[in-house]
Order: sequence, then structure tokens, then C-alpha cells
Amino acid sequence: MQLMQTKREKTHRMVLDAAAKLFSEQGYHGTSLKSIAEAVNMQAGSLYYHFSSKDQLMQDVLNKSIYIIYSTVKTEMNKLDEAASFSDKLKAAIRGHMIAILTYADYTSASIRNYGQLPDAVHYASQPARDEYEQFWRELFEQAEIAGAIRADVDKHLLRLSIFGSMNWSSVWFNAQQNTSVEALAAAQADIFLHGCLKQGQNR
Amino acid sequence: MQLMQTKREKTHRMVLDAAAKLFSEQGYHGTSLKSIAEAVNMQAGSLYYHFSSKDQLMQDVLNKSIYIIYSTVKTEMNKLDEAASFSDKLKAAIRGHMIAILTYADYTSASIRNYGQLPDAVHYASQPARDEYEQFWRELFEQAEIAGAIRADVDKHLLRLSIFGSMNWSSVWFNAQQNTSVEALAAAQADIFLHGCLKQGQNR
DNA sequence: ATTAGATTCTAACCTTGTTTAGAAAATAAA
DNA sequence: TTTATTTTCTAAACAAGGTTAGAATCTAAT
Repeated sequence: MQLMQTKREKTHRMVLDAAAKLFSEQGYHGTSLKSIAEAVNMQAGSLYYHFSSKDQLMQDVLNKSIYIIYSTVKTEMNKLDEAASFSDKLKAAIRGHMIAILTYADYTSASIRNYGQLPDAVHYASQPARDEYEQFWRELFEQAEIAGAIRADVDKHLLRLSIFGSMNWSSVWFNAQQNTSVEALAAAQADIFLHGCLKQGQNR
Repeated sequence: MQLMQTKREKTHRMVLDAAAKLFSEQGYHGTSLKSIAEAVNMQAGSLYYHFSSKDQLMQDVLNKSIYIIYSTVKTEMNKLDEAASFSDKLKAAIRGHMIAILTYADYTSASIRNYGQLPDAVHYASQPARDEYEQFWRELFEQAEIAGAIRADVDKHLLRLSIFGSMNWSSVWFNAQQNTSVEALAAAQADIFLHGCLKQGQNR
């Protein structure tokens, strides 16, 4: 019982998973501790052995969500070799973000869908992590523009928000069973943003 | 007192506006009737003279939101002349959707942000209107592809969801005060989706 | 098997929320 | 001004939610 996780850790994780799922489906305010407890065969009061409050539970879900996304993106970026073009870098970043979102939809969707609808304390607690991640993308686009990879006449602020909007919304409609592979979806998503949907040469 | 709206209608509208604003900021479950009443200087119980229930109130917000968006899109489409290319049509549709979303952010954001997090009855009640609007876009892309305007190798399903994700997310971050004009933003948004962000000729 | 520690349950407290019925006040008509 | 109608308020009913304290149960080591 060294490498294996203790019962406490196992239950802690089960509760967090259930909370993430319900927060994503019904929102923070729409989810009761009772319903979370039911999902793990417990009584509402018992949750307090693992978490100090509902807010705390949500905060943990948020933090985990942001961590998952950012670290997955980093992993994909690190797979690139030195000679990678900015086009490749953007694709890798998009792929990472999409993989994270679609693979851990409960967590990421809980984070995305409740954004801006949480108690102030909860919202602010996760702000620094969000800012750091946002900064990563800001710099990526900045460097891409300097390198001459992306058009100078596109508003990079809007571009970043657009890409985020598309990617994040996928956590709402994506269905792990019926949809195509996560990889294929990520690639298609990147392709749309890099090249647009119009045929080459159509009126620009 | 024929053309002018009665006091009843005026108050009805004020309540609906306040509800839309709060539903968009704090979510359906996070918004109490008391807070809505306070926003219009009333007591919670008094709202029932204008609405039969909280659900009904949300349903009205949803319906109005969908109506605003669809009718604005139609208006923009009708401004086009017969010879308009599909590129123009797509731009017009995007412009309409963006104008509606940014101009009536309280309503549209209330609708978008609570999507999938509402009581079943409320959700299903607005489904037909949503389906009809979705159908409009489906057909638009279909015809655009048949006409050879958009690339055959892009998944139109994903494309539509991507565009929706981007546009709808703008209702969350858009700030009417500090941002540029709605028109400019709509045009920039369309440009990104039609042409992508990469410089022409970068590795495809 | 006994015991100490970890985990969960029970039962209540307190607050908040939606809803209703009837009284009160405001408005418009006579 | 008086009356009828519309609109809002008050007060309570009732349910549900977050939280807590202490009892009960389970687990694992002695």
C-alpha cells in the first residue's frame, strides 16, 4: 500500500469526478450536494469529510480542469522538433487544447460552462491559472505574427477569442460515442482556423 | 393610449429585461426571483402578476432571444441583391448573428449560457425554434458547397458548430463600452472563418 | 479479538427560494 | 369624488439546500 492510492484518495477522486460531471451538466447552482453524494452512494453530509465546502469542491474542479488543459497543450508542443513552423505550433496547441477538452469533458466543461456564473471568491481563486494559460496563447500568436506566419490584418485578440470559443463549445456538443476520433476532430478544427472554409481564390 | 404601450406591457418588458440580464450573469439557478424583483423595484411575489412562474419567465427570455437572432439574420440576408455570392451570403449571416448577439447581449447570453442547464420542460419548449434556426444554417452551407464556394474537404457539421461556438462566446467577452463597433467585429469574425489566419501560401 | 483510527451516517439548524392568497395601494373611469 | 379595475405588497406555506456535531460503522493493525 505504497504506490497504490489510499481509500481516502480514491473516494476523494470519485467525489471530484461526480461533482465535475454534475457541475458540467446542471451548472454550479443547479447542482446540489445531495445529488453529488447520491452519485457516489453517500449522504450529503459525508462529503464534508473530503471537502470543506461546495465552493471548495468547485474550486478543485476548476483548478484540475485548467491544469489538465495547459499541461496537455504543453505536452503536444514539446513533441514538435526545433524546426517546426508556426503553422505546426498553432496546430499542436489547438490539438492539445482539443484533446484535453474532449477527453476530460466533465472537468473542462464544468469549468467553461460555469465561467462568470460562480461566486466571486471561487471565480477569483482560479483567475491566476487562467491568466497564465491565456498568456501562453497571447505569446504564441505574437511570435507567429512576428515570424510572418499569420496575416497582419487579423485582430489577434479576436482570433484568440474565436478559437477559444470554438474549441470550448465543442465540450458541449461532443459525444464521445458517436463522433469521430478526437485527433481527427482536433486536426479539422485547426484546419478551419488556419485556412478558412472558402475555396482558394474565391473573392477575398 | 392606443399606440403607446400600457403600463402592464411596459412593466412586463422591464421584468423580462431584468431577468435576461440576471440569467445571463448568474445563470438560471443562480438567479432568484427576489433579485429580479429588486432590479425593478418590486417584491418577489409581485412578479407573479406578470409571469406564471420562474420557468415561464426563462422560457420567454429564450424565445425572445432566438427570435431576435433569427430575425436579425434574415434582415441581413434580405439586404443582399440577387447576384450576391455565397461568400457574401455567409458574411451576411455571420454579421446578422453577431449584431443580434452583441446588441442584445442580455437575452442572447442568457439563452446561450444556460443551454443544457435548464429544467427539461423549459429546454424542450424552445427546441423547435432552435431547430428551425439551425436548419437555416445547415441549408446555407449545403448550398454553398454545391455552388462550389466552400472547400469540399471541410466537415460542414464541424464548421457550423465552430462558427456558432466563436460567435456565441463573444456574448460573454464582448464589452459594449470598450470594444470596437459591432459591425467591424462581425466583419472581422467572418473574415477569420472564410479565409483563416494563415498567410496565403503558408504550408497547406 | 481488541482497539485505535478512519470513514460515513443521522438528525438537526438555519437560510434561502418559489409560490399562493388576500389585503392594500395605485390608477383610470364614471 | 366615487367606483371599478389594475397593480403591488404582505405574510405565510412549504420545500430544498448548505452546513455542523455527534453517533454509528467500518477498516486495519496489534
